Amino acid sequence: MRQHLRTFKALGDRNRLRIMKMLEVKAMCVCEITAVLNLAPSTVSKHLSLLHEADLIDDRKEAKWVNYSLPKKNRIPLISEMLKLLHRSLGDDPEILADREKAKTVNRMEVCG
Amino acid sequence: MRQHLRTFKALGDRNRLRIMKMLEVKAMCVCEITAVLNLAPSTVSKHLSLLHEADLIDDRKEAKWVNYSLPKKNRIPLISEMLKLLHRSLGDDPEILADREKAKTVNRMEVCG
DNA sequence: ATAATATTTCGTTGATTGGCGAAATATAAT
DNA sequence: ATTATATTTCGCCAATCAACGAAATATTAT
Repeated sequence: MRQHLRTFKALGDRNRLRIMKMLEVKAMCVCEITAVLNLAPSTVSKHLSLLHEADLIDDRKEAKWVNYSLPKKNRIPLISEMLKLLHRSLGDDPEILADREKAKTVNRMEVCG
Repeated sequence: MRQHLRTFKALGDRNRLRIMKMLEVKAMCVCEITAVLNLAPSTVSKHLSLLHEADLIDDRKEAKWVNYSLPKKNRIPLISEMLKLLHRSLGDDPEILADREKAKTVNRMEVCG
């Protein structure tokens, strides 16, 4: 029950859904995601931590940055099913499409600092 | 996006998940569900209306009662997938098991009024 | 060592949400 | 018609949550 609630709550927020869908394009650091969403870094960090706690994304510290990405393979059935479902979803949503275009071109060297 | 948010928000609440899982046992009216959850009728009614707005349950007025049930077949892919996923989920959760036992024996003639 | 950059944590604020009881609505029974 | 029953709507309160900026932490570059 705990797991299900965490998962559905995590996905029940517009900006967190946007994050999940833009991570399908590529792994991204906090400041890149921040640039796409146009939110405060602290806000984005909080969203990422909620998604991470729900096992919906991986984080990996690399040098100065923390790279967030979709998990390759997930042993938790609920999570892997939700990831598959998300992968099939929202591909034609205008906001998601715009986010993804932005995500493709955003570069941490330019956008951070 | 709207649809996805409605759905995940609707399922991101403990008592609404309990309702979804007890409706797998049988269709139930508001006062029966109220008896199982031990909440105020107005609270349960609100939960049911949120689930209904998300297309996760059907309602059918019958005499004095409104029967709520899981939809037989749902044309919306997201919803039918989530219903399938839920069907496979939480079958061993103690709270859900207890709810279902209670749901089996609860009777609107005894419990209402 | 010091300064700059990336991220997280903390405290605050406004908005949303879950809960309740009272009142309104609708239907059934007397 | 009146009363009783089932449900919904409304207004309220407490709790949760998303957003922000400021401060703390960690790492890189000078």
